[in-house]
Amino acid sequence: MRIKQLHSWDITYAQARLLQSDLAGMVQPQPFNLPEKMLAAGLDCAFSKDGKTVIAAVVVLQIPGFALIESAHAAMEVKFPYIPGLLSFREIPACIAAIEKLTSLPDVFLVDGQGIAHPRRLGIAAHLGIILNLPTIGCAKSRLIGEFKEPRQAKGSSSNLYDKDELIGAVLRTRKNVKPLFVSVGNLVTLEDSIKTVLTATKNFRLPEPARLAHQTVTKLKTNFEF
DNA sequence: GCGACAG
DNA sequence: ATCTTGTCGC
Repeated sequence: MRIKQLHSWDITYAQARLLQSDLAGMVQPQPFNLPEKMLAAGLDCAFSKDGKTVIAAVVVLQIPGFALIESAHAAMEVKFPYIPGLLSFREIPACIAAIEKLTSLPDVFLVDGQGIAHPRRLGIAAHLGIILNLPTIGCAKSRLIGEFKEPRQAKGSSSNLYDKDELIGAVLRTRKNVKPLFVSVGNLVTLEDSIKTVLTATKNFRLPEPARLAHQTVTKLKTNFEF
């Protein structure tokens, strides 16, 4: 699939923050009626140990069933440092390069990072969702901002994530007695549908299967960029 | 000024 | 994210 270039990636930190506030206004928390049969994509990135190369991988699975439909990856030079709140400017370019190699069109993307549970409401999942104009969900392994009460230990239980009085996401237990996932709307989905989708795409591990396989893929590919 | 801080 | 071995618990 081909992707439109919405803006430049060669910008200052101040410009990046302004751009985030601007793009955040384009996010649409709209109902996403999970199809009986859907293609769920997982996205993740890894870095060569010298910190100069980013490797992104996309894995598309059919849900239910978890059948592998296809996967693609791309590597490129790192051009932006890691700064809390500006993660998307570091990882999205490589993600787009990988997604452009796909021949199928996923119904939804599960992204490793926050959706709108972000200071300016534009975490990597939301940013990517605006660029793709497709449903995206933020699946972060830890908190960036917000307060919450620990969800119960049972699989499937969740609690709300708030920034002041604003509901920005959910803390979801995807596996019994295991650290919860921070789920938030990326684009074109509601928080409720995001939670349902994540649980539906989760098998026996903390991360939903598409994201877990994407992580597994980049971890292996990373090896080729060492020595 | 101090502490927090996705990957 | 990355650097790293074994180890405790379900």
